[in-house]
Amino acid sequence: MDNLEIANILNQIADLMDIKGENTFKINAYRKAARAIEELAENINEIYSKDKLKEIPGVGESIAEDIKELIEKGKCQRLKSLKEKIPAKLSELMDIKGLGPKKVAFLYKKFKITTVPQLKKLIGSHKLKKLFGWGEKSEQNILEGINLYKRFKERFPLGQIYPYAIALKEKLKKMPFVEQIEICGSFRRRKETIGDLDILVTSKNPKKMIDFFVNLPEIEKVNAKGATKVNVILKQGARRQNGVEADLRVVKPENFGAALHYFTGSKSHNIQIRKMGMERRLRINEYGVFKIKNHPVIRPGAPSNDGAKSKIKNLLRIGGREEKDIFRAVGLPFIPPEIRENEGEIEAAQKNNLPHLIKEKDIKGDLHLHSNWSDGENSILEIAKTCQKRGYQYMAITDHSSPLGIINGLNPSRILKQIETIKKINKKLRNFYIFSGIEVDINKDGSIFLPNKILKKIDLVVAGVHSSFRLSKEQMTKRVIKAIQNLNVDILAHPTGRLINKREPYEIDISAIIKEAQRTKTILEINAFWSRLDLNAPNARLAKENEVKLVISTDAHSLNHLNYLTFGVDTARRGWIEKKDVINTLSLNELLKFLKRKG
DNA sequence: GCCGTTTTCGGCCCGACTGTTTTCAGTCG
Repeated sequence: MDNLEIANILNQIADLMDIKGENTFKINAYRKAARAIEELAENINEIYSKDKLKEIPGVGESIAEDIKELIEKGKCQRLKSLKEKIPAKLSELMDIKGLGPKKVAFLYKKFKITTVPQLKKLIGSHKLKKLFGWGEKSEQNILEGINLYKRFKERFPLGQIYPYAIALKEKLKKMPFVEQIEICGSFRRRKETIGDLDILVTSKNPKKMIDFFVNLPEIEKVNAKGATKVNVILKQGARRQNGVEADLRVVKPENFGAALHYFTGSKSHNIQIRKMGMERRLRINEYGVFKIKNHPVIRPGAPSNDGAKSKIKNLLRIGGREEKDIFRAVGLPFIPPEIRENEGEIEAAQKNNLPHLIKEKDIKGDLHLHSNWSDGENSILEIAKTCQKRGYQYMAITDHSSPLGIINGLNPSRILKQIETIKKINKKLRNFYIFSGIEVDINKDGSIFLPNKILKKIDLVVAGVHSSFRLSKEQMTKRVIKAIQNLNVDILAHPTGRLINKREPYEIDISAIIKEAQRTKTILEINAFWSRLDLNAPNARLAKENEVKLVISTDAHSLNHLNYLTFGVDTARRGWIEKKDVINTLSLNELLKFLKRKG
């Protein structure tokens, strides 16, 4: 069982306990552990074999025991006994918007509802609305929830939603009544997938602002509308972004910083910051930082002082206009949004040891590009001119060399021809250099598709897996290790082969690959194409910790794809990557020197 | 169930909105 499977089971346990009506904090403990495991870079089976399960934050005695059972037997007693009391299918009903644990439990107890079709039928009979606490609206809302259920199952890849979100932001910026605006949430943290858009604005007239917003042509449906908050579904965009959900929140200018921090998250980062505030007798919420005055100290461990917290009225506001006010209040420097995941950034900030995250402008060239010699759309010269316009000093043309016919790969004689062509173009260009490169397939047995005598003539060899994805983990790991042991291989492309929302990463022991990359001085790629983002952020961080150099490359097949660099940089930043970790931040001369190091 | 720089018990983030109610529970983020 892998990390995701274990996390899913823990989440299911939490859902079923929720429906059963167990203690909320116990349920949250399971959800917290599930989340921690989902975000682990290391494979949980390895952690288990080292007997270090309890070192995962949020995993204690009981949950470690559950995980152990799951790994050893593929099942666990706790889930089994829950399933005996509550049908497992009920946890799926909770994915329907508007249905939480209490309603699902009620529907099951009263009507034995366990599936979506049964629920639809029940609503059709109008038995629900006659019951105490349910009405016409409840029926309608559940029905709408069912219709949206499938549509919202998947999160949207960042790159798919990005242009759409930016356009909406620019449009809102020009709206009357809008002062400051920012899209917060996972979008601002630049997660690889986005569930919805959290739009934060300041306005002197929130009511008019909201009325204006809900009438925009981009809005398909208004789900909820209040004085300061509105939830809508956006219309399909030109690029298939069907019905993204958006929350718009209006705050006063003096609250902007606090709200920005609050709505950017992540949730567990925020909880941590609030806890630190509480230790300093501060209350931190989306309206600002408040000092608690004239109030008896609540000692942890002292007899509980029921209701004491809710009676706090003497709050003195000490900040919140700017985001840094929040950090300053708890004695921290500003933490960039991309690393606000409660994955050590708060501890690093406390020690004044935050990474100086790489920036897009640090990138001096693109080292994974396809021209019309293979499956790209543009000529080498066109690409070079565009790269030069972007301010780059160099690029590498890395067309395919592959047994796969569809990508029009280069054979040795075309490679030699291309090298000559690049030499000629280089003579024409000023202050710019084109590396002759290749993206060559790693064969099933780990050998390289091209002979070494050809590879030696190429400036930059990028090797990648493009076929036989379904090997066992041992075979795949061995295959890739053998490939990077080849002294002519400079870069390992998209090391896990995943396609976001489409294809899982192939089975591979990524920490073994990272260790071997360190030993053989092979560079690992962060492929910036938004459907790949591979290495992902946790793996990039693991590579950095093992002193492996990285390259951020677009894998562009057209000029427009060069813009995807930004998503690669985002991913690197989420992985705590600094300029010095990335080879295409080097100047041309530095890079030329650097590339001689292997072999 | 987890956690602990007041550490083995007591606390665990918290506010907005909806639908139904007439003071609040449920859901969401």
